[in-house]
Amino acid sequence: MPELPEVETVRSDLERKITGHKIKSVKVNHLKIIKGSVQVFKKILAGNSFKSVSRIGKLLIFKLAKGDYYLLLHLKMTGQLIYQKGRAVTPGGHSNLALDVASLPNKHTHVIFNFTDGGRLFFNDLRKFGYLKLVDESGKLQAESRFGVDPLSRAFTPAGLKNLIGSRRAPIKNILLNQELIAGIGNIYADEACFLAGVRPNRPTSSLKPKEIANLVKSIKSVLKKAIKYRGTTFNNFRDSDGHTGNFLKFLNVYHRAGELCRKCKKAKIAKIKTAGRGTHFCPHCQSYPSVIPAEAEI
DNA sequence: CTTCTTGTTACTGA
DNA sequence: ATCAGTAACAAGAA
Repeated sequence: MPELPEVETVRSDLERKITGHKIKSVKVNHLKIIKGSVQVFKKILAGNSFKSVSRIGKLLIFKLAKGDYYLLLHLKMTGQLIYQKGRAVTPGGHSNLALDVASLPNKHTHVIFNFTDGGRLFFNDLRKFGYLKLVDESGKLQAESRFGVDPLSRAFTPAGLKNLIGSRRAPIKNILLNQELIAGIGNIYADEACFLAGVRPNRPTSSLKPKEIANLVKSIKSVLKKAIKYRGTTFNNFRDSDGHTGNFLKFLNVYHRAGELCRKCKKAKIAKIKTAGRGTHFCPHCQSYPSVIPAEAEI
């Protein structure tokens, strides 16, 4: 499930690997993955190159060198962007190389960028929720305008989060997952940040104390930074641009640990409920919930 | 077999 | 108008 750290890992890799490489052709195996005209898509990209790779929230933005064009690319839940160097011998010995780059394309490969130097960029997506869309500058600005504050930016402060919460009464997790408010947090890091802050994800925002809001901001920044450092979290599907898994899994405190012992208090078992329509994990001992609010039923 | 998984959007209803 | 909850999307894993 690519969230901000996973998308950022792919972005920084690709910026280094493919910018300036001339695209020879683009092969589209699954038409629905391309939003808009596939014919125009191929025509604009052939002979062009990527000038830069940026990101807003979980959305990748490739700026094209020629013309007023940007390629918007969303990995959604199972999208992968894998780069294969031209005529390079695949070096062995990587313990976390869970995807055989040499075997690409595979049955989940929907788009292939062929570079003139023989390199190839594969867009794979098991569930076909991801998309690629060519837009002009105004389309890019429009897309960007839908996203809220970058949680790693200096603009994301306790006062800023309090302002975003406003008069909302939904669980705090809903706010953290709302891309129009904060851009890039998904289910994994929402749960992990709430754990680090000692706040239950299903706490109504109105019940949060200033200290807890400040802790959340600090926790969000720290967990995202650390996850970027370890190149993201892989459960099943996420791979970086080399086909490697992320290395953050071992640092997860609550996500995907339902029924297991809390690593902090070593007393309580991690509970799992449904909040914001998503599986939600927390330690009943370490994450506070005011007694005046009736608890939600556990799954 | 059924249930659950998630990022995003469309829809529904308060 | 605003806000929150849920179904839908696809293709699995458990």
